[in-house]
Amino acid sequence: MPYTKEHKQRTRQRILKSAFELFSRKGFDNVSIDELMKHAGLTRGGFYAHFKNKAEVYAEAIASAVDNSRLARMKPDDMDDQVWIKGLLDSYLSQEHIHAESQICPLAFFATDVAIRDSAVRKAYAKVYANLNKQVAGKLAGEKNAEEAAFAVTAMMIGGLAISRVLCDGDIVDKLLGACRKYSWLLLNSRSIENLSDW
Amino acid sequence: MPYTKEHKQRTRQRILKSAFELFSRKGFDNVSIDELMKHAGLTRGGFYAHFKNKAEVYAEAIASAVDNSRLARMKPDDMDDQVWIKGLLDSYLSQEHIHAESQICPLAFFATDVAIRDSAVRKAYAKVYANLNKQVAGKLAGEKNAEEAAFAVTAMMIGGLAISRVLCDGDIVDKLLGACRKYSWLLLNSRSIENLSDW
DNA sequence: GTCTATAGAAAGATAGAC
DNA sequence: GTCTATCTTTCTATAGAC
Repeated sequence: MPYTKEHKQRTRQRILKSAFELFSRKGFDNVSIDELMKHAGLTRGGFYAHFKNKAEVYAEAIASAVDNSRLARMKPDDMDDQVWIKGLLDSYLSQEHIHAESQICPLAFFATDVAIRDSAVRKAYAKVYANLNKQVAGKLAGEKNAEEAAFAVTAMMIGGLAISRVLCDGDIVDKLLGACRKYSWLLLNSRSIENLSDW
Repeated sequence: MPYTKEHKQRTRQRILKSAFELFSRKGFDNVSIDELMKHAGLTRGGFYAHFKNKAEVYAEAIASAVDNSRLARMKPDDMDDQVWIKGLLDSYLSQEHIHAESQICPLAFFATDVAIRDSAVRKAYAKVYANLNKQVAGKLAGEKNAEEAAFAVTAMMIGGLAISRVLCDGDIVDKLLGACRKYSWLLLNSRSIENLSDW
């Protein structure tokens, strides 16, 4: 047997990494399987030994993001929650994230692209999204409405980043990212917000 | 002259409306010109009498959203600012908006799709975005940091709606939309937030 | 201005060699 | 498992009739 299971797994991971990078930059339809495989150092035909079709590799690329995320990297359990969240916001809502080639958040980069795909793809997205919310809400454990606040904060993070990618004007992007960092932080820390909740 | 200028303008508007609806549902690459024109009650070839190419109709469809938006519809100048913003949030962050066929916000539905297009398309998007921010900030006139708060709120609105479109689970969508409505409203109304701004 | 017909290019997926 | 070759479909854009 000339090819071992480990070899196949490594190849598969190479394809997935390649897929994630290309899809996040160009969207589902503007990445051909030829391009995808070349980027991974392989050729077209070999693709189908690993994936049923293009939609499958797309879904798996999104799912794999959980393991390779900014979140996963900075998860020492002894780290102070406040420090962790501040670090996440600064890293997530940054110009660097917009132009990065890896460690990209698919929730922001794939959002509208995923909305028009089949349910397998959308479920992969939903799973990554649930994970992010859980992480953020977990850092608010004990707070009233931790889950609700997490929904609001992650929506602002994802929305802010997605819009920043579109805008060409760097000054506006800086303002937008700064505003999102500031107000997400405030939302997460303002106990007084609960007192204002009168609707 | 068998075709008047008015006739051409009406046809053009029909194509634009058709384009906006289809692009918002299916994305740039999954709408063919054939489909677009059929949806407008015309045939393929006539398209090029109105638009240079597909990218142009896409940019113009986004730009045209300013005139047909939820924003534009509810803009009586004598309306109370609080009432106006509350109405905007309720209408924008709703299940109805997700499944609507018109009056859709391209900022949420086109976000990642626009990010990978050329600068003409992105400028059209940026213009609609600037308009929304201006409207929201305008309702906060006199407040300190009105512009900054508007950036944060619109990011949450756009992000919340974009994510909601992806998720299949209606209960989670309800929670997400509800959280975004609640916390955007709080951000817009909490003067005390400025006192907490210690970073 | 709008139609039909078609040229030309691109990409998803399969077949079969090694 | 990976390669090259190819079938097939789809789509943008143009040409030319009315």
